[in-house]
Amino acid sequence: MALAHAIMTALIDDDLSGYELSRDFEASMGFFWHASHQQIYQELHKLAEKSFLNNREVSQSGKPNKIVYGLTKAGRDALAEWVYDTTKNQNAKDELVIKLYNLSEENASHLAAEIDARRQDMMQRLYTFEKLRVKHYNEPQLLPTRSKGVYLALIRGLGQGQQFLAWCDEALELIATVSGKSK
Amino acid sequence: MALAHAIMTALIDDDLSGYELSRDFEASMGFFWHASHQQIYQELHKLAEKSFLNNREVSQSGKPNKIVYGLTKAGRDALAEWVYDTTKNQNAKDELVIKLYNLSEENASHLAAEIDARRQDMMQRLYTFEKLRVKHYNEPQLLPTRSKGVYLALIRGLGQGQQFLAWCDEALELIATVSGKSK
DNA sequence: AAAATCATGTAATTTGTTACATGATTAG
DNA sequence: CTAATCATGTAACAAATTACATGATTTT
Repeated sequence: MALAHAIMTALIDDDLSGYELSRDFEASMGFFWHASHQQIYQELHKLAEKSFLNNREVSQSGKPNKIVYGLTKAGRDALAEWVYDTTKNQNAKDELVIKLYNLSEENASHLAAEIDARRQDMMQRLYTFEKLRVKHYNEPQLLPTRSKGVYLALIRGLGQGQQFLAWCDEALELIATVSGKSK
Repeated sequence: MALAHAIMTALIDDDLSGYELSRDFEASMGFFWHASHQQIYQELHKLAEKSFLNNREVSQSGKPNKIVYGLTKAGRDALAEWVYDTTKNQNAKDELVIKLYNLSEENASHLAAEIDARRQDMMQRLYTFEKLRVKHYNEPQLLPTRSKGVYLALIRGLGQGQQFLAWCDEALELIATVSGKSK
């Protein structure tokens, strides 16, 4: 049931269409939640049926019309209640690390390449997040309450990301010591 | 398909029963993968059917018999190949952070309590992992190749965990500045 | 003309969770 | 005698992924 609440959370400040959601979702909450557009569209329908969301069609010039969703009072209430539910998932699933348990002379260079690729993705993402932090969240104590929460999410992502970069460097260094038989 | 490979990875060195797997899994690879016993039993059956695993019943005195699974040659080969597949999921799903986006005067103390609880779980886990690192992985350069990979997984977990603890401290501090109306 | 982006969806399949079920043994 | 641990499973349901589908517009 958590995707529903993640979506509603994304709609607290702005009304968004499914397309916009699936685009922005990844950019803003991507560190903590991922969902495909198919999932998002289906969840939006369900939430609208429960009348946690309302929707209206917006015509756009030059682009197809979009269906924009917004939180209803009932949706806001449900979201506020949900915060008190017991939290379950700190759902860790990282294939790459499992692959590392299988490190060998043969696959070392492949794994190094995979780590390097992910390292670069992370650099990209961190750059965006860091800009955001500097611009809007430089004095966390002075922020309004809810923004403090958003700030904490932001630095959670940044911290995780920086830690990941440091780990990548160490990993690449150690893997380099594995006598790589070129395959 | 990744659970299958996580299970096979856990069986590289030791033959284990489903029960042992679901117990040890959490302890060793829990940072990177979680699976319930129901899932594990089902996956074991599937893997045995594909003959990636073999199994034998072991009688135990005083305890019910257990069915112990081991990797076959075919299983080892499939695992080795899988390492070259493109990696997808760095499946991040963290409800607690999503909840933080909903921080308010009212729920601040609840969220602080949740963070504190998770902080303590992590301390516990880190303690175990740190002992392991000191005992067996103090000189990573000298390890045999595969152990280097295991070491990298280990320090990935440790690094993540330590970063999490630091974040918890910062989060608790900031949330404390939210004027908590007692609810 | 082809490729990319905008925009929304359905269907089939695979994964994962929750609930239920059984039965023995050991520790308090 | 009660709870906990050992040990293995089935069934129903929810969530997520993959594949397929459509059609307009904008950029190369």
